[in-house]
Amino acid sequence: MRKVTIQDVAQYANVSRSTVSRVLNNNSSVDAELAARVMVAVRTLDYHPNRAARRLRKQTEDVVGLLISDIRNPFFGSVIRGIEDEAYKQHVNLVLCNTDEASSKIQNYLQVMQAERVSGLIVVPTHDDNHDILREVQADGIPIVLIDRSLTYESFDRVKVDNINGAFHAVNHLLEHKYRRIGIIYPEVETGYERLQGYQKALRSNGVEYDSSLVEVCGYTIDSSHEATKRLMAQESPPDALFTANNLLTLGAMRALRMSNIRIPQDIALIGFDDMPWATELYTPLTVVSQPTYELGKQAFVTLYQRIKNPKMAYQSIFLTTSLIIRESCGCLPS
Amino acid sequence: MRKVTIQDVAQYANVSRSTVSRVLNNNSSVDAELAARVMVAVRTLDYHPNRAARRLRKQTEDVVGLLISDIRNPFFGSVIRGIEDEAYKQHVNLVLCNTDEASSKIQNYLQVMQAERVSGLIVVPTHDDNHDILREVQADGIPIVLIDRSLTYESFDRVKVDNINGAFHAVNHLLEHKYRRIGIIYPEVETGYERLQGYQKALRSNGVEYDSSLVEVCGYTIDSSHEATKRLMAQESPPDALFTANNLLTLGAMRALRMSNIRIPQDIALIGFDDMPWATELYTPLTVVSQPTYELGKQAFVTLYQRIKNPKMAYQSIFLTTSLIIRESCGCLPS
DNA sequence: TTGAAAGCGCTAACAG
DNA sequence: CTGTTAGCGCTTTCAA
Repeated sequence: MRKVTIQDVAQYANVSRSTVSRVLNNNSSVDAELAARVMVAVRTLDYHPNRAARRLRKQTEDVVGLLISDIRNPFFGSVIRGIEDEAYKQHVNLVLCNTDEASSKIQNYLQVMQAERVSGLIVVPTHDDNHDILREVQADGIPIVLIDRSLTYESFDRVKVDNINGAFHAVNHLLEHKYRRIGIIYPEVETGYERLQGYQKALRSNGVEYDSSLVEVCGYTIDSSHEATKRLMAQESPPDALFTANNLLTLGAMRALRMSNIRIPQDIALIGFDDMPWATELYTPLTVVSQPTYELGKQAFVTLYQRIKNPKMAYQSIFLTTSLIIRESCGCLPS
Repeated sequence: MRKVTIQDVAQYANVSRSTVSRVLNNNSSVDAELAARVMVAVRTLDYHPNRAARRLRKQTEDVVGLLISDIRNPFFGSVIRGIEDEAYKQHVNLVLCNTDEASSKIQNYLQVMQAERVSGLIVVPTHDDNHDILREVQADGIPIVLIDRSLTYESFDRVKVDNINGAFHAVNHLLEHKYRRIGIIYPEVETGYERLQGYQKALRSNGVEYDSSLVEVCGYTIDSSHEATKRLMAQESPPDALFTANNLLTLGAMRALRMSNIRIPQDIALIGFDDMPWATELYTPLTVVSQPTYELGKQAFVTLYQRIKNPKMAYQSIFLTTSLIIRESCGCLPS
C-alpha cells in the first residue's frame, strides 16, 4: 500500500502539483472547477499531506512543544487538557516533555524542539538559569509562552495565576479566625516563593510577626512534605494552623498529621493550594485555594497561537485569579 | 541567526555532507580523524540536525503518538510517565492525543499521526469499531501497541493488567468477610467488562447468586458514578458492600455515600480499583486493587520500541498483575 | 490563474 | 573509506 502523494492527486485531477497545493492551503485563488476536481481527487485517494515534507518546506508547522515538570502532578493533567482542547481546534499537535525541574532535561528538550522546528512552545520554567536558553530559542524564532511561573523576566508571553493574592486570602482567612501560629510548607520554585509572599503579606496586614520557625521549605513530593510537617509539629510550640503550597504537599501534611494523631481542624487548621476532585472526600474535607487550571492551559495556547500568527504582537501577561473554597479543614464551618 | 545545516558542518570540517551524516548516524565506518573533525565542527557550530528533513528522508523517525482517553484521569498521568521515561532514553518524542473515548477523535488523530509518519503508536483503544482503522494504520507500516485494553483481537502487541483476577480477588475478599450483597459500578469499556467478569467469577466461586439489581453501568466521570451509587442505595435492599471499577468512580461513590450519611465500612464496605496517593487520606482509608501504572507505560514503550526495531517479531501480550491493598474501607481491619 | 522548476536539509545508492 | 548524486514530498517563486 504505497503512500498517496500530492503527485498522485495532481495526476488524478489532471492539474499540476502546485495547483493541488494551492487549493489545500487556500491562499492564492484557484479556478473553482479545478479546485473541485482536486477535492474529489483528495477524497477518493484519501490523501493526507506528508507533514514532515510540509514542515521541511515551510520551516515550521502545527506542532507545539510542552515542557512541564511532571505529568503525575494532577495539576498538570488539567492544564494540559485546557491546552489540548484549544490545540485540537487549530489542528496542532502537542509534544509532551517532562522536565522534572531538571535543567539538563529542559536544555535537552529545548534543543530537540528546536530541531523539530516546532511552531511554538509552552513551558513551565524552573530555575532562573533557564532564562538564557529560553531567550535563545525565542531569538531563533520560536514563540514561547511561559505558564504557571514566569521568571522575573519580561519579553515573554506569560499566563499565570495570582499566587500572592491566593495565598494572601487563604492565610488571611486563617488569621481572621484567630489562628496566630500559622505554618507554611512550600517548594523552591517561583510559585512557592509567591505563595510565601502572600503568606507574609497576610501576616503583615494583620500585625502578626513573621516567625521563621514556622516556615518549611521542601521538595516536590508528598514524602518531602510529610517530613517537613513532622519537623514543624515536633517543635516546642507547634503551629495551630498550616498552609500548604500545592496539592501534593497538602497530602503529605495530612499524612503526617494523621500518623501523629493530630486532628484537623480541632488540633490544627489546614488550607491547601489547588482544589482537586478528592478534596471533598478526605478525612477532613479540605479548604483550598482553587486554581483555574484548565483555563490556565487554554489561555496559554490561545496566547501562543496569537503570537504564532502575529509575531510582532506586544508581549502579554495574563493573570488569572484563584478562589478560596471553604470546607471543613480550616475549622470555621461546623463539621 | 541562520540555522546551521549539515552543509555548514561539512564545510567547516572539510568533508562532504555524507561523511557528516555518516558520523552522526554512526552506521558505516568513517576514518577516525575525519570523524573527530566532524565532531569538533558539530560542537563549535552547535549543529542539530533538522528532524523534519531527516524524517522526510527516512520516512519515519523518533516520534511516537500516544492516544489516551483523558489525561485528567490520574491513572494516565502515571502511565504516561512510565512511557516517557523510557522514550527519553531512546530520544524519542511523544505526541499526546486525548480521544475522550470518541471514535471521531480517534480516527482524526490516527490520520494525523499517519501523516506525521510517526514511528509508532501507543493507544488505549475504545470501541470495537476502532479495530479496522487500527489495522489499516498498522498495515500502513506503523507499529501499534495496545495498552490497558486490547480489544478481543489478536495481531497487535498488547500490554495490560489482569483485570479479571484483580477484580476477582477484591470481590472474593469481600465475600470472605461475609458480605453477600455486593454492588458493582463499572464503565462501558473493556476494562470495565473484565472487572465485571472478575466480580462474577468471585460470586460463582463462592456460590453466591448474581443479582443484576446490584450492577450499575455508568460513564467515565465522578458525577456519573455519584448517580449510579444513589440508584444502587435507593433500592429496597441495598448492597452491603460496593466494588467500584476505577479511581474516579470510587470518588463518586464516596461522595454519594457521604451525602447520604452512609458510613464506610460500618454501613457498607468499599473496595475501589486503582491505588492513588490520596487513598490513604480519604475519610475512610481505601482498600484498593492497585495497578502497576508506571510499569504499564514502561512496558508499552519497551514493546513498541522492540517492534520498531524488529517489525517481524511475533506479537506479544504482556499481562501485569494487580495487588490488593487492604486498608479500612473494606471493614476487615480495626479502624 | 496555472505550470515548471527550484529547493527545504537530510540520507542512501553508487562510484571511485 | 569517501564524495557525488539523486531524491524524500511539499511549497513557492517565477514565467507564461
